Amino acid sequence: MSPKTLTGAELQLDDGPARDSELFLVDGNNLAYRAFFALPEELATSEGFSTNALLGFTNMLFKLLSDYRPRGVAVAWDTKPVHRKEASPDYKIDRRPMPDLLREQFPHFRPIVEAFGYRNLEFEGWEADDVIATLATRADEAAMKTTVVSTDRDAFQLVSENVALMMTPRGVADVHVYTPERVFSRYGIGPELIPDFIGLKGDTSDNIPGIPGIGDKTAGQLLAQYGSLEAVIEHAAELSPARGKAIREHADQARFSKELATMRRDLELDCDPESLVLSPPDRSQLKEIFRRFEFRNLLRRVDELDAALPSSAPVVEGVEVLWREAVPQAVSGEAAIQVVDGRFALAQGEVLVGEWRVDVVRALRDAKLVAHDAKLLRRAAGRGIDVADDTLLMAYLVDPGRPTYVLDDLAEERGIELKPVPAADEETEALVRQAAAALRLAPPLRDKLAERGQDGLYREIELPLTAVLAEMEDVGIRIDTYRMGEITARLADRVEELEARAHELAGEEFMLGSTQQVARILFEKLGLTAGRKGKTGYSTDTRVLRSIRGEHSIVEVIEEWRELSKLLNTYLGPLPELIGEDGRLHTTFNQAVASTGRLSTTNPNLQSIPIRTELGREIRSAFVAEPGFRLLSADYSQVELRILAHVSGEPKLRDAFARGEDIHAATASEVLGVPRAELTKDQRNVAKMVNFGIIYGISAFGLSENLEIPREQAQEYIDAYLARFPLVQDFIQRTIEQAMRDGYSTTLLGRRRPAPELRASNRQTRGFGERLAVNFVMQGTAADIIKTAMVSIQRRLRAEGRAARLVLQVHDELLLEVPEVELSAVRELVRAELVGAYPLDPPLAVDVGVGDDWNEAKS
DNA sequence: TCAATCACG
DNA sequence: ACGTACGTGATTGAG
Repeated sequence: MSPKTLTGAELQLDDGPARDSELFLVDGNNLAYRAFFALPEELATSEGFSTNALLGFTNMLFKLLSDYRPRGVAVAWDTKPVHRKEASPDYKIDRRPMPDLLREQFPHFRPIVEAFGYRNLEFEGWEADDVIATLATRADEAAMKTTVVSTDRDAFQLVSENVALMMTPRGVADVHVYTPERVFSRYGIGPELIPDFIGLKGDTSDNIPGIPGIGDKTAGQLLAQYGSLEAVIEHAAELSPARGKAIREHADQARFSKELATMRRDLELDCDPESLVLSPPDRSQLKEIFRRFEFRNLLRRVDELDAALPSSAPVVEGVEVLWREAVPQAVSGEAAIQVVDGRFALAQGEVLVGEWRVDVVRALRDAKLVAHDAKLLRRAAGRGIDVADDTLLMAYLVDPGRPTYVLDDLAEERGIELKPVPAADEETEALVRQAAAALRLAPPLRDKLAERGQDGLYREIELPLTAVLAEMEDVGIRIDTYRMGEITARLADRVEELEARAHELAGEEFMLGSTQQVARILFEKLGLTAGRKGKTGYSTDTRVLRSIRGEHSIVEVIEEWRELSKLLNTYLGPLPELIGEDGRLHTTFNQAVASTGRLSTTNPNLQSIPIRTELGREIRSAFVAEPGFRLLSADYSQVELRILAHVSGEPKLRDAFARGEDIHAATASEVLGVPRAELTKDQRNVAKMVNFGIIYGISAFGLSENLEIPREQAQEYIDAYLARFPLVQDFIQRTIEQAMRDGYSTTLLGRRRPAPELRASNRQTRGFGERLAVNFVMQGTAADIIKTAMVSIQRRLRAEGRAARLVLQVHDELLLEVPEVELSAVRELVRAELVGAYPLDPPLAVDVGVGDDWNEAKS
């Protein structure tokens, strides 16, 4: 690597991406050389044996275990000794022979690797970097978080969403970790263009010639502009005469260099990255080695390694012996895994029952795994894990109205009796019992879904969605904390002002946050007009306040205080606290909460980020894209009304959509009998509210409340609507009748929601049931559709090798973070998958926007 | 723990 | 003569 000046951006590089790496792949020869040249040759034992390379190398191996706690570390070695390279036709021929002082140390590297419990890898005829490239590619495909340790610039091409590159720019002391974004910000191109980059620029340390006069900057620029080496050569004529000439003259050279720089990723190695699990370090062996080479510091620190190991072996008596090799082979049928707080229990039949280490769980490849919350298992044990069934999702699809899906409850309800598990402690007992419960719950739930024809919904949508959501949670969304801080400071001051002003106007101090105290001040002390009342007294909500705004100046103060303190307490205050070390916010998607099939998010709830007010949009603009990326927001236009048009078959509604009309205006014109050109804003708003009402399950009272009009008038609007859209009326009636008959209502994709309220004797309850049944068809179908799209979008992004990623779902909107170079392709991909998720008539429609922040992407 | 309020779709 | 718009989650004060 050329020693280059560090830019500000690079100084901020940290090892974040390596933190959660499951696997480290180390280029042994590269690290040995690196250590040898970085440390002084004077480092030697008292007998004069040089140990500089060994020490640097060992320090790095030590660091990997103690700092990163990986599941596996493998060190790959060249099989042909590097100093015999002269015989090879390889271009990298005139590499200098290995210095004697390094050669002396060479036989000792492999034993050190073994003492750490790491794996040495040698494959006859292959160089270390090609072995690493192949394994990194396999690990990537298995969604295994991997870090490649090498200083070879070629290795940049391996970087992907799952694979990071760790470099040691100065010696071996400090490390830089590269992600695709960081490769991008350094070179202006993505990892996939690195071979083209080296073809253009050459690599002096590997003796690969490039095109004269082209350095880092130019090479990156040219590739960003034209997209590939070939394209640069093709467009050579458009460049400056001198540069164009240089490129033309050295084109073949550059092509050859690119080929040299392209790592082989498809070697037929008999080695599965999953199998590179580390053994516990052999402490006595390590101590012996450290003593022999007089590594006093390391000797003192050997005990630290204990703390770095994954949790201990299984605790259930009698099965410990199975823990590493035996279990993965033994478990070949169906097995269930329960995970709680990072602890794993496994149950199979009645034989293998116990608590297991995460690495054992990950190695279970031959089993058909059942989980109760596959997303959680995927996040805890690695997203690549193959989950065959999820009892949580199955139970949710069977009965989406339950408040919780606790395994013990589900088992008990189905009369599944579990034998007591002999275990060391109560927690383990519970864990194991739950795993056993999941195992026994799976078959009847599967049968139930099959019987109801919900197999497709489950296997094609909900189950694959767990992997998509797991990744979205891991990825998170970037927050501009500076922008957030600015807004916070501004609002905090203003809130204090308002508080003081309110107290002054009230003539006493009171808690603005207490609705009861506010009611007392407004309606008792100041005698303002009281409105509706609830269980605890008169309401002081937004609408009440708005209606008495003119009566006293304190009202507006309270209104503003409400808005600001809400934003402050719900968003500006808490969100920065929840930002992870990666500078990003990681929400949790709940897939089994909403009875309509929608997702929900918690901790934080990123589905309720403000947008409706100016101040709210400012907060939204603090949700930003990583440098080199942009945010892409794609949202369905009027999905629920389109679904209504589809399921009702109402021609007027269908036609309005087909013609691409403003649906609320079209409704207003139809219902109120006003020509389109003469519609007022108010009239359109009435229609908009009526449309909402139809989706929600209309009632005259609800509409009158919302529009603040007399109930009679609301009833007239509803009657007029249903008269003008008779097929909608039919649909509503049909849906209710069917739900009364069947006891549930159904979406287009077969999701069901029970409607027991319809059989209640209480009229109010029945009315509620009717609205639920009708609303479910639209809200639930919309949920089915966007989930379908999420799964297919994720699949295509992966298949096309894109770095673009889904970051959020907000019911009818998807938010993606997309590298600039992928923007136009991904934009079309996302649009196509959203529109094509279901063949509606009228068809689905999607709006797409792009920006540096979320607010911009939506406008 | 509940009710009220309000952020989102 | 009732008393209702559909679905979420977070915060706050009251009891």
